[in-house]
Amino acid sequence: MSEEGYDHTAVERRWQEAWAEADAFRTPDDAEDPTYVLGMFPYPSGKLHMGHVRNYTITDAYARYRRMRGDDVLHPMGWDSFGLPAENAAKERDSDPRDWTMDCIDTMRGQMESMGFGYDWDREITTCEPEYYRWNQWLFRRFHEEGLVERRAADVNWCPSCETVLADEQVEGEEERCWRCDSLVEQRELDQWTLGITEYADELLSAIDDLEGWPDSVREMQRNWIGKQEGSVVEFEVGEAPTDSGSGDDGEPRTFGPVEAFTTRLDTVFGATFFALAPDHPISEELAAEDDAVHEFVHNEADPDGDEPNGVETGLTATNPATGEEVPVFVADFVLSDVGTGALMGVPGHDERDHAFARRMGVDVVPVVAPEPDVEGADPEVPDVSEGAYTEDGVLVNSGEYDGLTSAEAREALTGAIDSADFHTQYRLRDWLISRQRYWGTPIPVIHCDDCGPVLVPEEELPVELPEFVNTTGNPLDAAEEWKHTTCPDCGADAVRETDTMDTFVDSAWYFLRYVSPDLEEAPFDVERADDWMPVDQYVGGLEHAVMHLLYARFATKAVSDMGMLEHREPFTNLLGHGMVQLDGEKMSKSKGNTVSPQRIVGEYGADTARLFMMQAARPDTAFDWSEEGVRSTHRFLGRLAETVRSFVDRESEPAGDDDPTAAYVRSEVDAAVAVATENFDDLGFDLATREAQSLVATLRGYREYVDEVHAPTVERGLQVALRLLAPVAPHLTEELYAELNGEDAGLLVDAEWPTADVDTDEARRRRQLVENTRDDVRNIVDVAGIEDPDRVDVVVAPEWKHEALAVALDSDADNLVGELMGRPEIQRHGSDAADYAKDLQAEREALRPALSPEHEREALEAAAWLVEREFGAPVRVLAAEEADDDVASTAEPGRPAIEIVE
RNA sequence: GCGAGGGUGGCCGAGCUCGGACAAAGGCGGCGGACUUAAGAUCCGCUCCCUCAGGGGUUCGAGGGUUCAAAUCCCUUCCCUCGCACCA
Repeated sequence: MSEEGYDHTAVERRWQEAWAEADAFRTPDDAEDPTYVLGMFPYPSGKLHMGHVRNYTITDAYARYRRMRGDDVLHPMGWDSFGLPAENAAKERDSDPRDWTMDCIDTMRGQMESMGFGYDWDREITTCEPEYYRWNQWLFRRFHEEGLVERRAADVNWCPSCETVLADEQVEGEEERCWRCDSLVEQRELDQWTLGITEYADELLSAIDDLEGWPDSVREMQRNWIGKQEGSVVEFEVGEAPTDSGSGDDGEPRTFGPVEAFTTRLDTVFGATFFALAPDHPISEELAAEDDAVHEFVHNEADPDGDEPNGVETGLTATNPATGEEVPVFVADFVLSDVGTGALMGVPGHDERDHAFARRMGVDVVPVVAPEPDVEGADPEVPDVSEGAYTEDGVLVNSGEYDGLTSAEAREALTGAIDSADFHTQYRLRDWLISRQRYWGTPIPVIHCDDCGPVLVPEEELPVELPEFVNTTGNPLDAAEEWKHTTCPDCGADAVRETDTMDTFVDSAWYFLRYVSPDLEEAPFDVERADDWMPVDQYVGGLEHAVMHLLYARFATKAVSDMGMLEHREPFTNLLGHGMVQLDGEKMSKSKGNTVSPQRIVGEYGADTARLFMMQAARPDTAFDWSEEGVRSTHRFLGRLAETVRSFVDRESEPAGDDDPTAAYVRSEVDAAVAVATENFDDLGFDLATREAQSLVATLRGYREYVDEVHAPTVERGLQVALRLLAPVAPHLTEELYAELNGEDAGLLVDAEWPTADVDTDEARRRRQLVENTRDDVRNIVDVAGIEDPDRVDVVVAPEWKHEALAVALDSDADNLVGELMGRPEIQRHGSDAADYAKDLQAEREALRPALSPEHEREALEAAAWLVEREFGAPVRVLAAEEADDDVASTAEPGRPAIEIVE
């Protein structure tokens, strides 16, 4: 192992125990407003994977950083432990979902501990425990009281493989596949429980604007999902055509009454030349029962997923409420029953899809909106819509008294003028269907009574606990006869329990509130403390939950807030979606077989290496490739860090190095590192922060190698800083080295104070820039001039008056800068040099930037002189302008010293 | 199709919010040097082209424009990724 390694296993275990002993991550209940750092709690699938490691390293590093900054920190962990995999696993091995889940939790908790994640385990929550899920049931009751729970018969998404229904959010893609198992989702009609998320649609949408700490992508996805559309509803009278008694019987033509359609383009109603119904619209179904062609279409031809808009003529007509004309009615497969009202007015002139359909079915195409004329007052030119629709807004034509109005005006006017029309806002968002026909979830606390209907289980009888698991093909709750049969809470008659369980997203919709008071027995959470501690300051998780979990959590928070239980209306102030861990550009996944096991990495290199490698590899929100080479390199760095600290601690006698300019350079680099890394930690830029810390260690090592004797206080401070800057990311080794450096009595590094540095980061950057530029210039000269072996390098700082001139120039708004400068005696007295420099300044005027002060510039250069000496093996003199030859000094400018290299 | 985010030197990736220090941070890879018996590790440089003292030229998907000045602002266009999608 030698310098390369250290006994990470022993070191890591030692400090994990020490932290536990010291209760280092405990958040006391009386904490006032701790910084709440939270990673999305995992489903306990059995083993930690790299995605987990990345996620939880980010939260842990940030939590540790905030703690060192002096904050109280709340950093809890729990288990999203209900769900189908446990049930499937139990079926496979003929055991119990609970046992399997608890085993997984134990394993994963152990792995988290071995990663050194600092959680307040006293706040651990496990959603599959009655102590947790009773509050799902309790909240279900409260939601019910608020009128947010409904039971309705509905066509639902049914996953045949999972044997359960799915929420809309859980159906993915055009083909409609199950989010979990990828099976094709079917439709079934079932009585299901829903939560009234649509009541909050408007607020869920508008409040997105204020979620400034969230990624734009997530905000946009939520906006799209909610899908607010403002428009109008309007009715069309539908019936058999008056001139043709389609049934052949005598008597009046049948009417089907008014049928409502939703449109965002009521301005085009004069061009509505047909009307279309969804195949499963009640009228379609009625017609299908008596008309073979419609029946054939509805049951066999309709292809809602196809590209072509298909339809069948019904023989009915609808009355266009604007023109009074009778237009044909179709049953068409592009009309979807769950969009709008399941019926639409077709305007082929101004909608591409309607246009395609109309051409296919031979329906008239009438343009009623024209592009707004360029010239005010000119007559609009009616667009040619024979080949394609004109879909933009414009001004109305062929629309009777509405001609000339803009589209927006016409929508307003027509909605007012048409009796049956009204403004209407519709959403794509549906109520949240939470019924699942599965065992391993929260039982929905309802009892079905023949007389009373569905009755809520009274509060005092909660929780309704799951019965013993039975391995059966259907829903095990249905098979649990003894559990299922009970009596009605209202009338006492024989009754049966609801056998559906809740969607597991219910568990995660409010779990962040439970951490506040995980053991509370009277309520789901302590209201006062939640007011103090919420919202979560920094939430971190995968963006696969951009819509589902994050939307449900926002909904639950708002609903709970409206119940008077919380004063906050949003759960997560800042959201970070961490990027993927990839291998050769591909997502790691079990199915691809390209996973890297965190356990192996921890065993081989240690948790610190794994953590530091991941954090330095990329910004936390971007994907990055796992690289074994990178891991080794990180591991070597930690070895060097250890060696650097230990060789300092083990020094035989106090080094006699002076506090010379070189030491001053090191000190300024220490300060710069503190300033820069702190900034980076603040905005989760762990890659930049750790890089800064690593380069500080390199500086310290370079210093140690260059001088015979280091200035001990300077190196000591450098090491103290380096350990602290790395502590959040590589906590074990830094803790070990901290103890070695400071002795056993110094306390723990987790509790140590974050270092401060009294430097301005801009100033530090300017200083680094000056040094770097100067070194570059020296190299350039040596190279270009072909200097083999320099004897001496003189670096000459610009004279005071040039700095003054620059300052004046920066400040001046005079037209003639040269005049202004030369008007100043202290500048003017430098004669033609002054005039030349003034001209330079004038020429560069717009691009001038402030430089370091002459003293700072000189200090910085003197401090960095050793770098040049080391590189070129020649002594370096840093001179004031007055100390150098005039012809050399004259080329010096602020920020750009003159350089003279003597061979 | 709609929406969002991107396209930077061999690769990865900063910078682009507030145009000037940008030939453009950092890392990786490659090259040279120090150390070493050697390798490894470590350390110091180089890595668009030209250059006789710090200079010049051509670059930031493509094409225009604004400006004294653009990787950075505006317009057009191409390509990539991700969401949503026969949404009325």
